[in-house]
Amino acid sequence: MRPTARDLAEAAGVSLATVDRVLNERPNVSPKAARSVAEAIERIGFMRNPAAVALARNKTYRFRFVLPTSGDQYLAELIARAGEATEALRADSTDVEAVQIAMSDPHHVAKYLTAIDHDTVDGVAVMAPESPQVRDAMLRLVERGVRVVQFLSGQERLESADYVGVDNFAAGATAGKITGRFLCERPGKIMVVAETMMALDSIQRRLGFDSIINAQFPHLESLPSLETYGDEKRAELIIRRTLEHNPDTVAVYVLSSEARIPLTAVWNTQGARALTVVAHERTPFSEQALMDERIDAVIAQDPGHAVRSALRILRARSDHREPLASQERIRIEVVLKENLQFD
Amino acid sequence: MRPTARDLAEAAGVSLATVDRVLNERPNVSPKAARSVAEAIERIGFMRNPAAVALARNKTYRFRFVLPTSGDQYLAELIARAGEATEALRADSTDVEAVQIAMSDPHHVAKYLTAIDHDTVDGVAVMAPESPQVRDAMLRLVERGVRVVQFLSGQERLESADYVGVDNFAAGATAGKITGRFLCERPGKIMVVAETMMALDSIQRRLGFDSIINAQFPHLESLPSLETYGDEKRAELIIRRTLEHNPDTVAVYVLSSEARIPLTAVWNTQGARALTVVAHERTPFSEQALMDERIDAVIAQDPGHAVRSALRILRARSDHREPLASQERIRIEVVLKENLQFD
DNA sequence: CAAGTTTTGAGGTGCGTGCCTCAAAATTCG
DNA sequence: CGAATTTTGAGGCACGCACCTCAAAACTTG
Repeated sequence: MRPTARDLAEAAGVSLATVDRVLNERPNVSPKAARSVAEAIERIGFMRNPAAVALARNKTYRFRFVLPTSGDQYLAELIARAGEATEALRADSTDVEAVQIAMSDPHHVAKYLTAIDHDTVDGVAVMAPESPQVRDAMLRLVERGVRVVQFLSGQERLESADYVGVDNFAAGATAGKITGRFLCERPGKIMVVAETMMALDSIQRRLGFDSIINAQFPHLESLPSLETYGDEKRAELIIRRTLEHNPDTVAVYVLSSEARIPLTAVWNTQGARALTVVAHERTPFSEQALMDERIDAVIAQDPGHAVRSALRILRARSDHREPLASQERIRIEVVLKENLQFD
Repeated sequence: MRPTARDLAEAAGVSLATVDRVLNERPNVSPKAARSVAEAIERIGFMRNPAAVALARNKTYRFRFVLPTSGDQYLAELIARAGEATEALRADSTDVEAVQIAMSDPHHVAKYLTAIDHDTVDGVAVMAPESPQVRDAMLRLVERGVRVVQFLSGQERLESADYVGVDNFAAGATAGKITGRFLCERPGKIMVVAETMMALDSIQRRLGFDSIINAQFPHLESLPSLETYGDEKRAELIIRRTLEHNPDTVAVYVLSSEARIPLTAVWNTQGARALTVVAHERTPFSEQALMDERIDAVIAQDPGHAVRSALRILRARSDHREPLASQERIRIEVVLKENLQFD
């Protein structure tokens, strides 16, 4: 039989109460007792029964996703996955909620985060653009004992928080490689479109993309990033102008998560030109466009996996456990029409 | 507070004993009582506390991976991941073991499976080539109450078992698309190498591959499949001969999980020819070859994910729960040098 | 209606741990 | 050395459910 705490007490030559003090890091334990318990744990291979712990603690975990208000299909996907997780974890005494707040003003975001209390929420996964205020607010959250995950966002990585998301430089490099190889030594220009280049993730993707294009495809030139600011009219305008000024454009790379607005603008204005198109994230829009062969490849990070990963990490941290790094790495997926599978 | 079984009994107007009978499907429950409990469950939103269930049952789950003896690096990877899972699940009263048996003789495999007993093992994940004997043995296992997962193998899908692995037709199609597009309208032949074409997964990959090549890249011709039978000498011989007879070979597609032997043979004999190379599965060999740009792309299914998925499914089935399909779909990954990330 | 059968309820124990109290023992300090 | 402090042990209750027993109640059948 698997050893219990009682067996451990016996093996360590101490009482159950002392074992309890050691296991739960309560005060008033002599170094000697602590050592003999630690030694006995190794010797008999004791492990706490997680089910019994969960039952005895009878604690409800409360986690929160803090997401932007503005967004499109990928955001909707994230919210849907968070909803799924809420359902799936209900049985495990885990409350998951997703809130949306305006991300335009860093002070507002910081204020929201600062208002989060340790006895309201055990952990938050924050998807917000880089800003000193927000970074600061997150650090203070951690100090107050709230677990924090930097979620799919282009923030400077914090030491004291976990990150869930892909390496955006590598994601951009992957997009660059696919674009370059799919273009088949055809020279020309690549139009690069973003919602905004203020976000760190956009910058990193761009750097990764350019690093590959410059090093491996010198016959290609990537144009300066266009910023749509999520505005259809503006997108249409700047994209039309860019295509007109660069008749030798052979490819489009959309490095934001939301490709619908920029690509719709491209297709409205490109005329008969056949462009190689690479975008980010699987959404109903990008899936359909892959099917129709209007997008050649999508570089994606699975939102369902991201949501579950963030929750597993928050749960592990709340239990003072180390998350399993190997399981939580989000892969950079390359999605073509051929491996576009539905459930 | 979250409703307990006691609350449920009260809400349903029955005793705790009757609630217990309904929840655990014990006999001697009148249809009327069953209905009123079911109704009360809906009404008050009752869910069993999984921790309490696990504790009360105090059951140890025993799952087993049945893997081939013969294999190379991908097999080693699978075994390593199974070992990791064993560690990770030890705390959860779940014993995971991986055994290796010779797969060459279907009768031997069938005999092994038939010897598995419900009170020794709760579930098995079987990676074995297609054969009527094995299929039959698996069916009988299910009948005896042992949960079965068809694991990463080219077997005909069973109704009564779960499958973990990618859609091999789509995986082959993805390989075909990458090969075709990376070749850039260059005409020529594609050498297709397999360990054996006896396995259903190889056949499906081949079909998927050809479907794309034929439809989208008519200037390419895929040669008949070469079978190495895992033999280095034989591989070297048939590959050399094929390359000599087909000087216009422009690409190599290795559709088995283990690419080391065939690709080493290719590189030993190809001379100065630059070939586009696509293979399956991430292994130390294929990773290194991607880094060195000797392989252009790898089509992969994550072995760690596969192992964990199989175990989650076996666990869910053992608890008479439905696994979450969305989480268990294994993605067809496209791995390039650029998105070849290490932990 | 009586005898048999099925259904129900009351109640208890145990799973392994967390958390609490209180008293006894050991240690430290002046 | 005595007093104050720290450490330890014994014991018990709770968490929510599974599983068991036994007797009472409700039905069924001849």
